[in-house]
Amino acid sequence: MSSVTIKDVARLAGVSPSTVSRVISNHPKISPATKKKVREAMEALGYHPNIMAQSLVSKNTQTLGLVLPHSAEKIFVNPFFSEVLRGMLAYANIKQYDILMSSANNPKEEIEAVTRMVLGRRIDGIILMAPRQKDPIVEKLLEYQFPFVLLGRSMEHDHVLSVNNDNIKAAYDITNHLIKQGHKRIGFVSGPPDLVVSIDRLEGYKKALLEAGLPVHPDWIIGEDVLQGNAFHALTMIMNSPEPPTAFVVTDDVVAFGLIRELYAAGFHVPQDVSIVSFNNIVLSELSNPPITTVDIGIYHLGYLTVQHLIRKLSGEEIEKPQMIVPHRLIIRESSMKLQ
Amino acid sequence: MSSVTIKDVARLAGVSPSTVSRVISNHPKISPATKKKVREAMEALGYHPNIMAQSLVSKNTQTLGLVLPHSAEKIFVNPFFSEVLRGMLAYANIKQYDILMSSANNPKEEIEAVTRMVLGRRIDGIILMAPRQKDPIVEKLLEYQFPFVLLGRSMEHDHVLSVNNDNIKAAYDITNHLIKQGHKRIGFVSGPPDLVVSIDRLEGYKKALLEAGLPVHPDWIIGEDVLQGNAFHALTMIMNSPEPPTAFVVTDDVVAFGLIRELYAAGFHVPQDVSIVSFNNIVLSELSNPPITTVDIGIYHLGYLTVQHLIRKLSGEEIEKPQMIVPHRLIIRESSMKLQ
DNA sequence: CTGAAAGCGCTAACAG
DNA sequence: CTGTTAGCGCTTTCAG
Repeated sequence: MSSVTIKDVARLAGVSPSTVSRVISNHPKISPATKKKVREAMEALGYHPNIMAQSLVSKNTQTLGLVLPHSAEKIFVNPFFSEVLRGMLAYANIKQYDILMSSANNPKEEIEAVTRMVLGRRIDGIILMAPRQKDPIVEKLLEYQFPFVLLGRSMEHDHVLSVNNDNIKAAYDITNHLIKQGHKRIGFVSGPPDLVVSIDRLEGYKKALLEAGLPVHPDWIIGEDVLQGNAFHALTMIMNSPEPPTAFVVTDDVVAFGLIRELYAAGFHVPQDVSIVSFNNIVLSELSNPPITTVDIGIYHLGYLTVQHLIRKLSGEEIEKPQMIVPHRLIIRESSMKLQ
Repeated sequence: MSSVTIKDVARLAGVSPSTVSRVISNHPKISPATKKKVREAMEALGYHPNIMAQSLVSKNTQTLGLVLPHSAEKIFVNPFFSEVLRGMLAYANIKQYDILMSSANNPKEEIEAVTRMVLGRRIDGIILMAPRQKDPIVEKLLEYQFPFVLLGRSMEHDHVLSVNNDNIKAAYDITNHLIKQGHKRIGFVSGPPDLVVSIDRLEGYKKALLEAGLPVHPDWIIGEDVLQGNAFHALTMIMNSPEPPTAFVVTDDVVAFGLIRELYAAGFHVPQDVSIVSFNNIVLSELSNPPITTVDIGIYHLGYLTVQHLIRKLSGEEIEKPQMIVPHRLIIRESSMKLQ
């Protein structure tokens, strides 16, 4: 593993180090002849610039930080994550950026990880996933005046760069789909309550019910721990009440999988006994049994645009609209059904 | 976003920059008094070391590279990936390492990405996932003598650091499970044929059949494109032959999901008409309908140990056994059934 | 135990 | 168009 530096190249090419530096950065005023000479020398020696040294002086790292939502082990095992990451890397790759990931086990470590990356000057900008209400990391970054982008949105600051779906509308639309199918008693299975996305989806659900003159029954809004089976009890109670819901809006495909199983275990079949709709359209939602009606939110695209948005900002482009919205669409499958 | 350097701290603490440096690196011979003074100054100014500068001189980056299998878009959308990454980050986090990810769209870009990371001195070591037969990246890294670890194994080099399951044994075990259930005609759905893991699992499957005196029917070994529906045709042909398989060993849970759907579409029910077993035990395999019998390979653990193995090597520890094997276990669920 | 000095590999004025 | 010079922020001999 040779350690060939700019000096070695300079020597071989018979020029000064600065000239080599210039051909690396494609400086305009450099004669084709020397450019060629230098290129050949670089080739011959197998030269690659030391990125650390470059960054130290140029003050930029061609690296983006990605902080993983700590609490969100659940979110994280979610195929959503890999898909969004794939989109992020795709665009980063085009622009020759890499992505530096850091994890944390609790909010404190999360802040530490961010601080280390930012103040350690390891990255040029940062991507935040799954922002919360009054998110401390957002506040911190705003305080540092460090460039960042939200995959999601901030409830408090509407000038921060963000790429998001219109989750309120999405939830409104999918709930209306159920209403149009004749459902009148519709439950909701929510995500972590402090996530903005959870709040938005719940709001859209409520809005649709209210507009249709249907009841928002607090008992029918259940936590996202269904998957873990903790809410099994709550679920059977709801389903065995005199007038149980005939449909559920579920915050996430993976949770929908869990719910379908739990219902099955409790003796209820989807969609014959109860309809299920959810969000995200992960690949597996189509392969579920039954296939799940869901809102396609363009996961890959979300990741792609998030990085694009951030890199544009970093390149000093004027951002006309800081809040970017990725359109959603309903994917109707067999898990939701017309009520007779 | 202050840019406070070691000099600022030195000035405030009334010492020299080198002393500050020593405090940072916890040098033994430093008086408690000055140590305290310096610590306070760092605190007061909100000092964080510039990691680029540190790396430039110390020659290590506290960063591990992760190259994503390019072809493996399919593997990548797979929840397997997020889970293994979670394990990797968990251990990296403990040791204060970060993970730098780079993607590529083809083998050429893949090599470039590695080269850039390695020769750009951005990372101390590298993690390779899903190695192939005669993997060019492995060869390259060996040539550079750059530290790396395989999540999987190399077929050619048995001294390289690797963390893996005994996939031959795993496939052998799960196939035997079917045989014990009375199945005599057992098909196989394979992964990308150049991946070592595919080769190993196929081998284990064949071994079990041979030992049991059962036929290895070439027509029953089908490609992994079932999920995409390309193999739908092949599948119906097999299933409608006079003596169709009564069970399939499938290389991956996600593919199993797809297969179950395809079978269902073709009029065959799992497990009544045909049993399905697969590998990985992703969270969703339990939530499938029916729940899938699978081999738990300890995904999280694989990721965790892979990073541990690499970091140990980097710290100069003597590695007794370069090839680390994570045990597997069968998870019997409803998708496989005793044959009457 | 601590400071001064040199240098990691690269870039960016400033001259020529 | 190209070389010289001076750092980027940090660590590390080498003297004291």
